[in-house]
Amino acid sequence: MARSSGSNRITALDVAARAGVSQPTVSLVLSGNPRARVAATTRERVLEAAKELGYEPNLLARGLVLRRSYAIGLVISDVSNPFYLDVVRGAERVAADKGYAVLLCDCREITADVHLQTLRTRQVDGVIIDPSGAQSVSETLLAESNVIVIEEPSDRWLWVASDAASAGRVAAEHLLALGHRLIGAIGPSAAAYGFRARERAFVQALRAAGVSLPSEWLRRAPPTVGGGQHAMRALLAQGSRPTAVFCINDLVALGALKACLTAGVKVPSEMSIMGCDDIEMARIVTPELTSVAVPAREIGARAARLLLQRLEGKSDQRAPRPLPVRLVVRQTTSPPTPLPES
Amino acid sequence: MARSSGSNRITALDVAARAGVSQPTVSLVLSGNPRARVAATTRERVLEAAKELGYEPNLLARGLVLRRSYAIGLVISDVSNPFYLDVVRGAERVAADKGYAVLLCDCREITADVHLQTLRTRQVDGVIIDPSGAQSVSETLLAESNVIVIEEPSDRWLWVASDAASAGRVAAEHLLALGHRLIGAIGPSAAAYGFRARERAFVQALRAAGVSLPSEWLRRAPPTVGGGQHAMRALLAQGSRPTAVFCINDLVALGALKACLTAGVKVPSEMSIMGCDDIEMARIVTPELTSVAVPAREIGARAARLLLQRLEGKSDQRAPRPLPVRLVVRQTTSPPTPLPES
DNA sequence: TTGTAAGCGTTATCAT
DNA sequence: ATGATAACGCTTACAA
Repeated sequence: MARSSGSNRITALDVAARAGVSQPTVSLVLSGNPRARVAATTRERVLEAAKELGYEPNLLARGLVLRRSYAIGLVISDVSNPFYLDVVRGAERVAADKGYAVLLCDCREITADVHLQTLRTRQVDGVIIDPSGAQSVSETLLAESNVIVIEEPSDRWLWVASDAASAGRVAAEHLLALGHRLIGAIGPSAAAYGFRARERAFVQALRAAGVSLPSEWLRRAPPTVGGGQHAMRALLAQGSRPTAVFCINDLVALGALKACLTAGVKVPSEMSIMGCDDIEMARIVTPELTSVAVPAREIGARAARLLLQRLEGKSDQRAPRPLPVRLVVRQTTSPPTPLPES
Repeated sequence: MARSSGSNRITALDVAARAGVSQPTVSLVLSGNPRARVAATTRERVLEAAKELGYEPNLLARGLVLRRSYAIGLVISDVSNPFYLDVVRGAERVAADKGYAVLLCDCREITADVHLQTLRTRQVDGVIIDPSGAQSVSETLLAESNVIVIEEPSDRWLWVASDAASAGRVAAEHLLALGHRLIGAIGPSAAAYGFRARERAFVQALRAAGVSLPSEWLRRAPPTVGGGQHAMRALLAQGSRPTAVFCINDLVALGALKACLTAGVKVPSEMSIMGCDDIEMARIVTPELTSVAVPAREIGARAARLLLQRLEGKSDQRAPRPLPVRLVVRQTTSPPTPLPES
């Protein structure tokens, strides 16, 4: 009597017993193996038995023999940034469609290395990681081959990223077109994160127009609301101030906006503010935030597709290309108000 | 020669070979089993061999024999709601500390049932689910025993929730104390979600003070920014309007605020707005949102702790108690401005 | 076409 | 104190 062997869970063996076939036959039928040549009548019996018993395959067991878990890891420095949350959604969707689970790892309280270690013991088939994680694990990545880095292009790894240079340039051009010449910027210190290209392109575009960005108007701050708020406060406390600032992302811009409104500085008439990413909140604050839209979900989706393709062996050899960004003009930018003394 | 059998990954067998012991001994040493009585010298050798080889145990294999995956599922209707994101963080933290992984499932594109099904095949040891998921899977939950429902108390399941009744009452008392008598509310239709208690307590507290909430000032809307925006627009378009509204959560309140500012209705002087949850954005919009703080992270953390306790067998039999909430007065509420004609 | 046998990398139950 | 040996539930040759 090989009926459910003491345990409660229904296994392929139970199905086999009920269908009157051997266990491997059940596996053959249910695994959807294309070259599984089983008689139509047996297949029928197996499927019926499986349904009647409510059979659910055990992915752990399958993973053990196939030497893969059909799960991928997503290592993100800070999921409370809505931009990355959208990346996660995009990746999750693609993964789910292909039968992969996603293990989400937030690095605010546990380092990327530790997460990667855990993911390895869980036998994840691959990992998608953001710039901050990517730089903190370095060489380990080379060993673990199936890694896709988002928003940080490099020929040392596979990547999916938006066109950061365009983002910076487009922002600069917008402010210049409005007539601004006194321009500042807020972003994290250059070494960190993948924001360098945005900032560099921004500064270059200004310079190309004969506008320089004095160092006292280039404020360093963490890429968060608090960081933006703090930086803008410092900027306002200075003797001279710009008529516009470009913030490295929308969170910073939201913070900068808050600081201005709190200090009674009118936006945009006294201070124009631009963000980058175009998160949902950009449309919800008042005045609405001018930003550069970055296709977060698409980035996540592509990263997942690229990763899964590699896992399936069909590695697409086309050269990677950055995803286009788009200026979104709203209410926090306008022409500068002429200074009284000018 | 039992050296790494063709594959690349280092197994306990490899470690055993190197340490000159049997494979089960390696397992005994490394699994941290308290009653593993191995000689100090062998233990030493095994640990050293494991480190030298960079051995990483295979959790899939372990899960197969232990009949558990050391992973839990988190089924959330909409992770882009910052409140639930904090719940996730709380749960994730606790889970990680105990060596459990978290499988995050967002129900916006895949239903809770499907997610639950997937989670089962992945052998998750338990699931934390939110109200909207809980009501959509019903009886399946009873079968799958290890489920904790958040924000939806019931004696049909284990739960962790905030004190929704207090939240509603506190909100009402605040508006009443400011002198409001013409009061409205915005929330999802009663059948859905776990917001019922908040709203009921709010209405009851008003009634206890002799204030009624006319049905045309009780607007139904999805619990999102868009929902709040739409509902407030409709409210403003009516002939008569309240001087204050209570929104079922902060997203709705953010939308309502946006609608008022867009329509030129001054907040709080012409319209007081209250939210609930106290998400980070409440402090970032201008004017800052008055809200009722709900301990989201703590809810997530407790849910995870409760779940893991059950999994470890030590089921805490204390009656569950709702977590306290706290009024947070900011800038969107003030005494009503007397109407011109009164 | 289907059943038999082997093995994935662990843990657990025995002997020794 | 340690080493065989047998699971765990599945997939995949290889026989029949």
